Amino acid sequence: MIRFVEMNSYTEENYLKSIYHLSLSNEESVSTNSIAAALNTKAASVTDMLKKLADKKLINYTKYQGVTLTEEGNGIAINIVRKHRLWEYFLVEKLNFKWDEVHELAEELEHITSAELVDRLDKFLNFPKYDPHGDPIPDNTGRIKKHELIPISALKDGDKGIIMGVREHTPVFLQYLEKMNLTIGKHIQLIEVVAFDASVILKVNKETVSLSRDAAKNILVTV
Amino acid sequence: MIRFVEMNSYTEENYLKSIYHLSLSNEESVSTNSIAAALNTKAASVTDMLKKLADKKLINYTKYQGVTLTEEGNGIAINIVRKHRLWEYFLVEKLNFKWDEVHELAEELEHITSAELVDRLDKFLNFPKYDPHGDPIPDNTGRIKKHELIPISALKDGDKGIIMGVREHTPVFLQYLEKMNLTIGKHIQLIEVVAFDASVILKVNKETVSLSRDAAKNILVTV
DNA sequence: ATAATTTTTTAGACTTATCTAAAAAAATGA
DNA sequence: TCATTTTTTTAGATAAGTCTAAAAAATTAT
Ligand SMILES: [Mn+2]
Ligand SMILES: [Mn+2]
Ligand SMILES: [Mn+2]
Ligand SMILES: [Mn+2]
Repeated sequence: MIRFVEMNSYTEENYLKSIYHLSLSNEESVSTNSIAAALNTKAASVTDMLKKLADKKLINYTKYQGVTLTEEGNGIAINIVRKHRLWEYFLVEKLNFKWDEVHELAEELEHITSAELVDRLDKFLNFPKYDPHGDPIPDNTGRIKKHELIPISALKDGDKGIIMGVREHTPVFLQYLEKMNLTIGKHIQLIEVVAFDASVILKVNKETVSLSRDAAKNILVTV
Repeated sequence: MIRFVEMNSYTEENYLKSIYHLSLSNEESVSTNSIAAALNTKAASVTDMLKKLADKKLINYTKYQGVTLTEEGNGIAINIVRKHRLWEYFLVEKLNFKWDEVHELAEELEHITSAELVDRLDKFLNFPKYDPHGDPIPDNTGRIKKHELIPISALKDGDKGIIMGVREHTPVFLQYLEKMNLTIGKHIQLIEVVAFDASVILKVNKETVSLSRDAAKNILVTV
């Protein structure tokens, strides 16, 4: 007797992944409009897909109420995130891509289905814990090793920290950080929060750099 | 002024690849039915797609006449073959998959679009010339290094050869070869073609093995 | 040369994922 | 509370890719 593995389309996977990411920042249920914005599509399209995902019991959905992932939907989403981050790690560590070049590629690679492939890739890469942007890579049981990170904007004068992640993944931001030497692993010390515009002045490698509050909010450190 | 890159769907790519492979064995133009058989679809579906590919000038198509690839269609097909074989090589050499396990995975990976990724993968793998089944890997200009191979079934008593490829890529056949020690690089000598059923007896590693004519036709050697 | 068979194309339908425009529900606010 | 605004859903279309059944063309056999 053959057991059918529930297959989800590329598109369904992207919806689940978006709902997953949106839940992390929202805590509440995720709205139709926020999904539409994340996936660059229209609210009407989202509603259609939500009905389908609800039929498949991957999300909890009641009209006008927004959605949450079911246990199963969550598992699928985490698996896609795992693949995304492992491929990003591979691209940077083995193929020498830069950290600002890998996200789009991983958006495609994350949909390759074989679980065996992912696990072998994981082993080949030596079971990395974090991706090139500092985001945790779920293990093959879906467990995620979160670390407690705070944005530079929350530091006080004199506080030291090590850069461990970023909140914003656009190439333009990552390239900017690269140029400012503010990459993963760098030790920084906050010198001063400027009263005028809440921009910050900090030390990296003995150099003094200035960052807008907006940039500071998107760089995560351990203290 | 932005230059648009002609994008082809996953499905279109598979049609082009099939037409490419079928042209190699056919020499003549490729028939609707043969494409349908290769892609496990129906002739009516093939006709629909042929019209579309012809509109895009990727194939030469006149009703009832079969098709050939245009220069451009051929280039796209070869690029997919390049990706397929490079990924197969990666899976075997880096992730330790067996040669009978990689084809299906490569069927997915070959559709990842980035040319930059393929070239970096090629470099990472040290520009391999042949895939795990002995098939030549096109370089990034589309050039293919073909070697002159003949099937074991064409050898005469006493002829020696080195296994360089296979014509049949099904897991069951590859697993059988593995068990018989008839893998790429092995030196063999044909002892006798049995008159009764044209099966062959040959030596590999000092051992004597017997192969059906059908198997012998699907193993390729250099003499 | 005509009939029978095979191959290929057309016609019409279905599925998935998308869209715009309009209707309905929920939230906001005076 | 009742009107206005915002959010979400429904209705109806469209495009890609597939299918079955039927028609047309090409091939083969008598
Ligand atoms: Mn990413
Ligand atoms: Mn990342
Ligand atoms: Mn293959
Ligand atoms: Mn191969």
